[in-house]
Amino acid sequence: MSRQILVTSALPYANGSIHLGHLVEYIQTDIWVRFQKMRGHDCRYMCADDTHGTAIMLRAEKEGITPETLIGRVWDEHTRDFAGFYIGFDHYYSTHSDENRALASKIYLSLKDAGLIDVKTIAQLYDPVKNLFLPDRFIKGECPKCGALDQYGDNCEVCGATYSPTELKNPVSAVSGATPVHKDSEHYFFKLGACEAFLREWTTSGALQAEAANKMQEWFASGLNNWDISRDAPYFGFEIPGAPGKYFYVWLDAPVGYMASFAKYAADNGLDFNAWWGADSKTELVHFIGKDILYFHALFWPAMLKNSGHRLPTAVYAHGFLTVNGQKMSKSRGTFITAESYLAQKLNPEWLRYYYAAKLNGSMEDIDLNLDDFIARVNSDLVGKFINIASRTAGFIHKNFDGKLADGVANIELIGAFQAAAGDIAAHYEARDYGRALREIMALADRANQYVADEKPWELAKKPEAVYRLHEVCTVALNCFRLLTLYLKPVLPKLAEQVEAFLNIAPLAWEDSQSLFIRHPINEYSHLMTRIDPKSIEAMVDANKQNLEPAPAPVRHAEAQAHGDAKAASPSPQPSPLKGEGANAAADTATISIDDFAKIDLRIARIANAEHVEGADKLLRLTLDLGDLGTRQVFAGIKSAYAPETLVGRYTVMVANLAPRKMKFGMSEGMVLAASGDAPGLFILSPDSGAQAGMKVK
RNA sequence: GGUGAUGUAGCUCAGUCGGUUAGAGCAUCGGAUUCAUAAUCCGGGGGUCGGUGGUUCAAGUCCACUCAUCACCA
Repeated sequence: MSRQILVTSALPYANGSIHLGHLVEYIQTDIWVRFQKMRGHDCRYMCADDTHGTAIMLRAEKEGITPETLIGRVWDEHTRDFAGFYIGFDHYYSTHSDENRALASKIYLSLKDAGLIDVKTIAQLYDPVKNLFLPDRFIKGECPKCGALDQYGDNCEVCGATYSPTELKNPVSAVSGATPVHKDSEHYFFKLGACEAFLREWTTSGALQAEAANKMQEWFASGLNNWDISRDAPYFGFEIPGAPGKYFYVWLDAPVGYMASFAKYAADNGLDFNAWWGADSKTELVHFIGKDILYFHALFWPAMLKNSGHRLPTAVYAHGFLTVNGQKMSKSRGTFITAESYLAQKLNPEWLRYYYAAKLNGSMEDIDLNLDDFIARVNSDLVGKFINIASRTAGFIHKNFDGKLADGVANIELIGAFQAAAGDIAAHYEARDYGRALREIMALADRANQYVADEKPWELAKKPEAVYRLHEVCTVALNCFRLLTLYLKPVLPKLAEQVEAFLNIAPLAWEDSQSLFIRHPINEYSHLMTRIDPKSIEAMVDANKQNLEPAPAPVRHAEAQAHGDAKAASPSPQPSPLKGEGANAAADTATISIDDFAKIDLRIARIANAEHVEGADKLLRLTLDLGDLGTRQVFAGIKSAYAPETLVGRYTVMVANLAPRKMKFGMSEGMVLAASGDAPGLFILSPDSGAQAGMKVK
């Protein structure tokens, strides 16, 4: 029986690029959707950009453009990146749409009618220069517990204390640098606490993974707080009906974006919206999300749906985060890899799809992208095992049989085993245990290669009397190959397309797994997939290292505001960008703290030697004397401006604690400082006379 | 600090209700093979299942404690 399934992935925030961490979710979802479609189900995949909030507003302002222009540009980038990885949305919309405004307002009014909206006056920190209420992450100051400097408004990264931003000592607005003042404002609250009984029941009804349901119990145990769903102007978002100057908090209208995306799609495609979203809808509604936003999707969202006359999610599937080489993604290590940079290196997106699929198991555990393992795994499984089966047998079909498969095969035991696996593999896909599915598929690929090795078609080809057997063996092998392609198709849609063209067949559906592939003309084989060149992986990591400076890290809704009974998350698709380097960029601060500056160890260096580097156009090799700290070798890109001999004996300034970098010509153990502008010319710094080698610059 | 998870071969991971000698892929070593864009096949080596203690006829699996790592704490 055909199922009707509406599937969503979390909406990426329109304030940053898609990176490899995001892609875990979109690839996971896309595989599931493609699988359902292959099974003949009516499955629709909806998503959209999440476009509202203070962060978007401030970013647009900083760039000197309107928020609409900003989110339009980001939408283009996001859809381009997703298309590059073959994420097959049926519709990709924006939360800044008429449909979303209408639906968010309607849901709000339903909640209000149900008596679930409260209005309360609260005091918040306010930026008197920007005339703006400040979200927690846009306030910095000293931790009230330990006194650590430069901490955010919600918690201290030094001692781990959590507090309200009004408790911070010496608070500063990260937006303007002004000292915030306390100011009262009316806020609208959704009475989540009133929904507790319903939520307790729903969260244990089977819609959540066991581990997620567990997590819910913790939240119930600590009590459900009411949810602040309003923000004061100026704010980029939707104004609350009947509340001038008050806007929906971005997290209120973000999940409604799933609905709005579908509403637009339904209108364009003649679908009945209510059949999918009405309270008695018979369809399935499946949300794929990261574990960080479980709170929103397992509490607020179902409570909103329930109390506004809509159907509830059938399932909310949370996945873990991505680590790269066992560690959080890091800009300085070059492992904060954008989708764009991956594609720019001409890396095949299906390599990543395959690798992620091999690691995914339907749980909330983090998965690791180990780059060496990635190369080995893809090369071995995909090219060595799978593609190789076609590559090693198709030639015989062309050379000896005019490109046509045998009329039948005497022994179909092997093919039968392949066909029999369809049920198990399907069950694993359905359960999102792609790793297990792929293990089974690769075990089959091994059997196919063993079969070819046993039958030795290359020997049969030398014996005229074995010609019939040869035809049969290659036909069996290509049957295996076709079935492997079918089983891998949710993961490798593009490759499957190429194989369908090569085998000269209609697009493979799951039920085709039970048919025999004989008596059929196929096209000449041309290679279907190349191996990963480790050099391109290195190049990608390097490119992401150099990418450090301007791009603000993607931060999702960096504007949780804490005040007493209403604390909201500031979730991100990856935890990493919120902490450390990413967080600063989030607020787009023009200033850094003294602590930030102190991290850079600037030293006076005497240029003990300078020489040309053979084979380098721009570099000079400098030997720098740092007094007690010894000498360093540094490659500096200053050849165009200085002859080596003019440098020897001069004093300059270097960054002494820069991580050593391996360059083509050797290790570079630091960096000398030089000034340059748009015009040609390069000017290294010199200290005033009297400075000694090794002195600290501060 | 609280809560939850994870820890199994050099690497990435399986291991179902406690039940023979703990598995796979990659890597490595030896052999075979040449159809295949060095891709395949056969075989070998490699493990104190983080640690300690307990329950049991039997523990990677259950319990307690402990160490390490990670996440979440609205």
